[in-house]
Amino acid sequence: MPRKVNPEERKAQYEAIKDTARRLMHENGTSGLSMRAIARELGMTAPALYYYFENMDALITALIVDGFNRIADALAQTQEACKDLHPIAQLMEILKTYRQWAITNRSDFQLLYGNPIPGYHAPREVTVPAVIRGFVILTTAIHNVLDTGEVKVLEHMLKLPESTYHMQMQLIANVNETTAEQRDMMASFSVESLTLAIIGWGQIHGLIMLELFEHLQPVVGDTEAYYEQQLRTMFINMGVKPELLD
Amino acid sequence: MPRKVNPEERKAQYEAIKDTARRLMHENGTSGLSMRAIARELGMTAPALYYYFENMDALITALIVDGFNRIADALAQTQEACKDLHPIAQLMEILKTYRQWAITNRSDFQLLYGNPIPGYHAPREVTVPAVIRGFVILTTAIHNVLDTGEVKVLEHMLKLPESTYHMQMQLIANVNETTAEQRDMMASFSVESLTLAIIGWGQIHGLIMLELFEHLQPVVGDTEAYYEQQLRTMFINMGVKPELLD
DNA sequence: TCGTAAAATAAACAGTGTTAAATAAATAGG
DNA sequence: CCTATTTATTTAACACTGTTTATTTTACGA
Repeated sequence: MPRKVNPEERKAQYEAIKDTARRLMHENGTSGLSMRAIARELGMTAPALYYYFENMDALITALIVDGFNRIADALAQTQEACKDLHPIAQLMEILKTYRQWAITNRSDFQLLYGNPIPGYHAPREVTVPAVIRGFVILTTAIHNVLDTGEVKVLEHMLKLPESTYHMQMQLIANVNETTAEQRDMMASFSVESLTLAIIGWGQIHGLIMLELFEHLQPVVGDTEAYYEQQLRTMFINMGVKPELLD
Repeated sequence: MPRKVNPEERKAQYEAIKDTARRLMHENGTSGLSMRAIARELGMTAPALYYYFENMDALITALIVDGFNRIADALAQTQEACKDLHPIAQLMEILKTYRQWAITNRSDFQLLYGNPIPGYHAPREVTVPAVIRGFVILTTAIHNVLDTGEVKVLEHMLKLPESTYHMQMQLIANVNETTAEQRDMMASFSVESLTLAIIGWGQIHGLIMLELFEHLQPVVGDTEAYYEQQLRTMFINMGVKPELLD
């Protein structure tokens, strides 16, 4: 007796809502994100959206998970496209892709790493697994660099704070929230790779966030050139010989 | 014929509004910032606020300018308190203070360097001079470190991108937006000091932003220890001999 | 054709920033 | 003292927002 439900149509509408949300965010800034505006754009009424998303937070969470996955996709694509390059060049390209994605998808990146929607807080259990995907790609690239044996990591880079074991435990705890595949991948990495990945991630992030919020350009001018120069500096600081960077 | 106006009372009300705004933000997150809530808290009606601030953006801008000045105050205070320490220790303390302020005044820092209020964008002509104040203190501390002659900056740190002159011009252009005193101060700094200040600012920022938005703790555990360790690493990378850090 | 379930809607509530007009309060000059 | 004027505030309203409830449309299976 029940009406035969069409899962594809439902899925399509689901995606259409997210796409419209992304477009509105991209066009009008994160402030353009509003349930009523999305509904208007789709030619329906606002309450209809609540059939697909419990509330606005649920929609945002979905956008965030998509965002992390799209970053991971972009990184994976670069990894694939550069697999014949020297591992150092590969890593460089991946890090460039990371920034490029952030610049191209400003509002999405703000959604991921800022807090542009007041009152919203992303639930970790759903975002962390999505973050890890990209993190694994980054760490793999670093792992491959170290594997060449051409790079000698300066020991002071690896000296971790007193709470080293805390950090390691936290890391493992987080990985437990992800899939078995990712857990295995993470477990295969050396402490060196993981440590460098985290350090690099932290450094890169500052520049990207500053650029996104328009604080970097007025100070350094050409942000892209500055970013790439900082990457080279970081590589050298981590033990890459300068001649390997040209 | 005009009613004798009491500038003090007006100023007091002006400050009371900002204080209430800050308190609400601190208590309920940046989402707690609402004209009507502020008015409620002050026992008045919302439109009355518009006699003091043209609109919400103007209020936020005022909070931002205050924030940058309060950061500068905190840095200046640390500088004063540590003036008898070794310049390297002074710089270290100033950088610690910077993070400490951000952690203690989370919502304010988010207001300064994030974009928590959708649709709002700070006008540079009013924020930049306020930013420069803190930047001058930081650069002075670096200048003093280099002045000891004990630190030999590794040359690869100073290698700027192709657009070096662009960057320098941008910097000068920005300084022109500030007071004559600050302009003189900035002009007295060496390129080395300025460059290291910018690089350090960018690196520090990533960690602080990540911590503020709860992305760092799950990855490194003790964020304070991690931050301080990263500062040491940065110092060493910039040419400080490890033995000078203990 | 009819019942049922899915999907959308209309109407309403409580909240928001903001504006326009009306009002209260206080002071200065006559 | 009284009145005109400026300051400060309020009332009422507008156009939004997210969300809930109840109602209606829609489309399929039996």
